[in-house]
Amino acid sequence: MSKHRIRLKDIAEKLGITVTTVSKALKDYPDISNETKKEVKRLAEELNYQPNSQALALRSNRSYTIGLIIPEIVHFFFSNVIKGIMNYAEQNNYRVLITLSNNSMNLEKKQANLLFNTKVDGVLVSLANETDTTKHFDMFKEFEIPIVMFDKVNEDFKCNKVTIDDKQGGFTATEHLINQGCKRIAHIGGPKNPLNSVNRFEGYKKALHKYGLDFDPTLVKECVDVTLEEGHTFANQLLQQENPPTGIFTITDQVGVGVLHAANDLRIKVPEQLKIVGFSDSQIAQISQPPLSTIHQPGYEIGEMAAKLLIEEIELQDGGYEQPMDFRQIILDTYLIKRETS
Amino acid sequence: MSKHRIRLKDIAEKLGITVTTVSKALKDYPDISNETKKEVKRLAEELNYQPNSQALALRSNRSYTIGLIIPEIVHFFFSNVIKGIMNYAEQNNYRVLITLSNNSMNLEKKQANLLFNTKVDGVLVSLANETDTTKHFDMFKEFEIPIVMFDKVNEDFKCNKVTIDDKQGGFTATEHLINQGCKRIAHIGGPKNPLNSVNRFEGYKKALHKYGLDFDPTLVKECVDVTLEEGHTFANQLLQQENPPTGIFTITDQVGVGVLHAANDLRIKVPEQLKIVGFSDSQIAQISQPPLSTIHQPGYEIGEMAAKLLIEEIELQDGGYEQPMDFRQIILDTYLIKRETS
DNA sequence: CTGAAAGCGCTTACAG
DNA sequence: CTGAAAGCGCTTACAG
Repeated sequence: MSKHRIRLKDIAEKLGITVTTVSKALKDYPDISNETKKEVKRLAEELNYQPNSQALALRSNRSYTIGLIIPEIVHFFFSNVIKGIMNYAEQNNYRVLITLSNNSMNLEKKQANLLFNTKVDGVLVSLANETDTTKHFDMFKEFEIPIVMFDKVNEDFKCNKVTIDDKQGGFTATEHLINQGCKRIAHIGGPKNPLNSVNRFEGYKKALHKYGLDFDPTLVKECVDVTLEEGHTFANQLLQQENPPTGIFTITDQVGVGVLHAANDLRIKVPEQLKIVGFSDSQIAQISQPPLSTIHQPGYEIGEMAAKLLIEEIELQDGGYEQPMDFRQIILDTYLIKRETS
Repeated sequence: MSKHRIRLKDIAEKLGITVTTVSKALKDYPDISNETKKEVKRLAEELNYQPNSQALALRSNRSYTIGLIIPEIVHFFFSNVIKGIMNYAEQNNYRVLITLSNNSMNLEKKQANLLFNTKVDGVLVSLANETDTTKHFDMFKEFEIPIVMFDKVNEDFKCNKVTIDDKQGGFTATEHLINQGCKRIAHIGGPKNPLNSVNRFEGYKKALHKYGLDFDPTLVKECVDVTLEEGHTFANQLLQQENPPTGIFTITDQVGVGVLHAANDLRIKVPEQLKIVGFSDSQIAQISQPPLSTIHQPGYEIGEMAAKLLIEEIELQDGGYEQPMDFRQIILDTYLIKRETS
């Protein structure tokens, strides 16, 4: 037989008082004698009493649990985000229930339902690449369950959001290549659906324009899976065309390393003949040889901030706040990390 | 005002029957008329009724939630493990509550308490490197909450375990270097505490012994933090000694890539003059140039298997099984991935 | 100062 | 075939 957990009842019986009194004593109600409080607390301590969290949740309609839906976990950026979320949540006594969408909208829907039924106090979500509607999140709004979107967000959904300025990041990367003397700069970008790719591309074009360089569509490639292999393939094409680029800005570090490999194959010297800037500052950017210049994307801080906004909203609401909320979009700074490919 | 969730009571009122009947109808009790069942189910469907999971948990003492304590999340191997756990758990309708020990025993204790108080149905843990006692897990055994350890396990704690055969892995790596013609083989290992390092080192010695090569302590280095930088530094020392090694087996891929960098600096050709084998098959092993030979460590499968053992134990116990359990240790296979450094 | 009662949303043994 | 009652572990308005 397993022992059972200590309940208020156990303490009450040992002390010959009622459960009501024990409960109030532990919560320092003013109408309980100091004598009783002392005894109760002593015994609770001795027996290592811990309130039953399910009973608490049932009664108070609060679970101190937040739900997370993330597109992918084996991923440097997202695992940093998760770490930021977990640390912040933990410091504020929230637990985190984590679910995966695997970048599938269907799975994302399923996970949203699961979290809804689990009665989490709030939801943190980064949308799947596939996701093109947010209907499956409407129920959270209807039931006033706070929701915060981060990184991959939907423009039309009304809620707090935490992102980086992808356009600014793309601009910075491209401007840096220009400053390093590149005149023909290519971009290997991502698919149109997650907004991030589009914005990075916009930043690229903005920098070209600002510095009076022509935009040349033959210097732009669009990845489907955003892999190292695609970077390799597209770089091969770009570098073997008639008037090859001398700088390439890539949508991710993965793709950037693919470019590096292609340059190696073709005996093109980096950074002398070709300069490369990636995006994300993931581990592989540090480890590649030569180490890849990149745009730092503050994953940990995004996670922290998203958790912070969510928990603030939960607690505001719990305090009975009824005004319609003014939703904010927090945009965190990126910055260039110059390493040896530029 | 937020809507409230549909309860049995709401269905009962609309149908003019009692909560009891609704509950039984939904669960297909044989003593309810088909007529009633049909109506109840129809309405439940229409209103999208979902039972309150907290109430269920309170009543049944089952939360369908498993807790996870993991040393680190920004980590290729562990994030694969987590993914395996999550996918398996989800397929079996369990949720996963994830916590981080940051490789600190104190934090691990705190997380264990948290999970205990949250009343998870079972616990999955990979020990912090620091951890040298398992007293903080005894409460789970006392209360018959199943616990499964994986990867970093404690030999003395009685529970199901899932690991790889680190000794075999170390043996395979070293044997491969021998087969590739290396006569002097160095090992850059890890600290003594996580058993894994010790075992990989044992495997290394076993291979040397089997093939009649002398064990030379000057060819063995011990990392503290197991970083790329340490690999770099130790390789520098090894490669500049009088009689340098022609093969190096490293405790991780990180360290292996550090060795690669050192060889580059010293203009030592890999694999011609120096062969390197890492361990883990992490992403950086694929991406380094040349790509690193390594031992594949099946993270995803470890996670799946650990979740499987845990959930089986939970359900066995829930079925009222009272025999003392025969605990198993599942050892998953590793295998060599030969790439271009050997 | 203490305690009896009701209630959070369920399930199930028991009565009719 | 249906329902009243008790109970899971708590909290809190109310009575004494």
